[in-house]
Amino acid sequence: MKKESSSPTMKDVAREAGVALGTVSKVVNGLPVGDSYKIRVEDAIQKLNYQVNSYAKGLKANKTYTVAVLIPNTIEPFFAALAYHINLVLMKQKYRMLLCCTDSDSTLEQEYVTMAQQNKVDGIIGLTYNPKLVIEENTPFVAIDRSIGTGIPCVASDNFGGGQLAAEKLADFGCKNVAFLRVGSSLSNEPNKRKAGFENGCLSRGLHYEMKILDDSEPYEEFETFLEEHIHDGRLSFDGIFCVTDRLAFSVIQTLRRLNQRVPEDVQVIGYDGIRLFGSMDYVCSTIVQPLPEMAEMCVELLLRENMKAKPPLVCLPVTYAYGGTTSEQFRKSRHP
Amino acid sequence: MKKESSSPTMKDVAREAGVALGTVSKVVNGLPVGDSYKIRVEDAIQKLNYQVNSYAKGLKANKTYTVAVLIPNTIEPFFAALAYHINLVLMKQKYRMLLCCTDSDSTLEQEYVTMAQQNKVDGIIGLTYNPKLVIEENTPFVAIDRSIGTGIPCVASDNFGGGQLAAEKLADFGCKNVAFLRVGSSLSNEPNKRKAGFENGCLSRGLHYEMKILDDSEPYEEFETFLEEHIHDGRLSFDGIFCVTDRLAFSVIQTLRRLNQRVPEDVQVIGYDGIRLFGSMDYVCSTIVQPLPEMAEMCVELLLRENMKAKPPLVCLPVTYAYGGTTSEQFRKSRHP
DNA sequence: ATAAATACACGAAACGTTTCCTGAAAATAA
DNA sequence: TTATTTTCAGGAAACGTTTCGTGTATTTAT
Repeated sequence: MKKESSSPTMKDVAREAGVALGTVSKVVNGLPVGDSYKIRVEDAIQKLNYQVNSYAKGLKANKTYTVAVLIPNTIEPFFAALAYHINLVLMKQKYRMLLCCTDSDSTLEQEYVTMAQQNKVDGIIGLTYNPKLVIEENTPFVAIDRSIGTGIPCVASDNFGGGQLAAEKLADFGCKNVAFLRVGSSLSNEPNKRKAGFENGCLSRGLHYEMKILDDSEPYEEFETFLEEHIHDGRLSFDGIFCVTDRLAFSVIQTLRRLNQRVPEDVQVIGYDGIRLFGSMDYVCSTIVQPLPEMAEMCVELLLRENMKAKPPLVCLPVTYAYGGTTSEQFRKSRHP
Repeated sequence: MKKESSSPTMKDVAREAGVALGTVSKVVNGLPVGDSYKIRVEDAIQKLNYQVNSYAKGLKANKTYTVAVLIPNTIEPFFAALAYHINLVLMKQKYRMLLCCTDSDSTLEQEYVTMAQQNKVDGIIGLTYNPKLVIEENTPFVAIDRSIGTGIPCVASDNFGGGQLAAEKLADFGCKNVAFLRVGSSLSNEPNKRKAGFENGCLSRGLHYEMKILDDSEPYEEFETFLEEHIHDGRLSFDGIFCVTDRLAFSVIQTLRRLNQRVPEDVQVIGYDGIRLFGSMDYVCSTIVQPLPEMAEMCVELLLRENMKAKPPLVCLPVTYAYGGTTSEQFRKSRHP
């Protein structure tokens, strides 16, 4: 009886079982040990309710089975879903998730990266827009959804293909005159690809299109003004709209209804991401679905891959279209019965 | 040059600066040290890009500045918002968040608690429905939203008061005939309080009310059946509905619209939680708002409070009503101009 | 029955910190 | 100038593991 309150250590277990320290370590780690010893140690562990101290373990092993995940927040459904799927994959591999919400603040992001390194996490998965993030080279880093260049691998959905798919769907559903709506810095690569893919799709299907791109500082209300300007005699000149995210689509749909435009009868709307409110219910809108489970799987796989050099700079995973009530699919139905 | 790849240690810094190990430690921890030494050490830290190894630190200090947060998932907005606010508070106090998604699986919950103890987190904040969770007494634990009894402090919103407030609001807005809808185990204390408060409010305001409570295993569709049974000649016999969560309210509102009932003209709906989709936009429905920032603050405060014995068993924080488009407030407006 | 080979528990050293005791140098008092 | 006190850097010990060289006990071969 030396220290009443603190937890028992291997030394205590060894004393209780009447064996050497190293023997306890072997039993705990499943290494071969004589049966009689093993039983005695296991009994002692039971009796003392021993639990390994993972700090001591981490100190020796320099490996922690912890991965830091950097996302802006958990409030926006897309980020929340991302965290959820990454957590599932990590859990399956017996890893833990240190969740870091950055609010897209680059100072905070840098702080978290430093912290993660101090905490000796085994790697970092980050969704960040900050291209001048300094990352120690001994900490593996995988970017998700947004590439941050400089030799850091990135896992994203096929943004170009997704944009193209949106255009094709709108064409399939009978649209002639469409718009692309977007918020956020034009420096972000991935949204640019959505735009490029959409343009490409519009051109190849002969759709007339317009673009409206807002800076982060401008309020969503600007879209209302934009749309209002395109209403003549109560009719909107667009019959299809592709929004860069479901979040934006959600807001635009409300705006359209406020402007007495029916969705999808007067104007069809497609978003991007594949958000389902409350997790298990319908899609917010018709949308291009990002393959989150596969993206999470790929991130973790890349992150923990032994051969550091064999990491591709960009992995694009295929997207799919999903109906969410804001498109009219009669055209498709008649074409593909 | 001994180990090329691994990070520099305090010993390396001490050698570089030509001082003792303990001196480096003091500089790193801001303890008083002679100026000339301090400068030399700081230069060496810069030069070697030294970072403390928090595993060694944790091993000595038995303190980690990490808190485990157990929630079912990050997909449902309420849990996501909770995690977000807890993270904010922890961050402010220089703590990190180890996020554990349990899917409400009691085996997983127990695993995470054990893991958290091994990881020597400084405490656990848990949203769990599992009353037979085994928690080591040297790990502080605070329950949030749901009490799990057995001497573990719990931070929740004023569920009874919230239920009552919902009844009062419905009465204020002219309802005569209301319903309470709920899913989930009737063993959960907090939802029971919402129900009790609502009943109490109905009685004191002379509202006629009915209850429909579903087990977790029964699908939401049962509510549709229930509501359909209360429609005669196209008119629903309820003019007000209180749903135990916004999530349920969201679903019920869709059902009502499907049944050709207008919300709020024919029937008003109030939810509970205060969910805002996409973080910063409107409420999903008129709702009783849980004070998440205050709840998070209180959780962390209790968790880290020195005097373990001075923890109250239950902290109820006040709720507020918020308009979210599914109530008609004319009555109130005329009464309180 | 003896010698050689094998198996395996033992226990010390090391991981990178913090802390505390020691002792030398500086400052004060006589 | 010498004696006493104060200050503060130095360095060893400890935290709880893992790992590896050592030595004893058992097995196999002769």
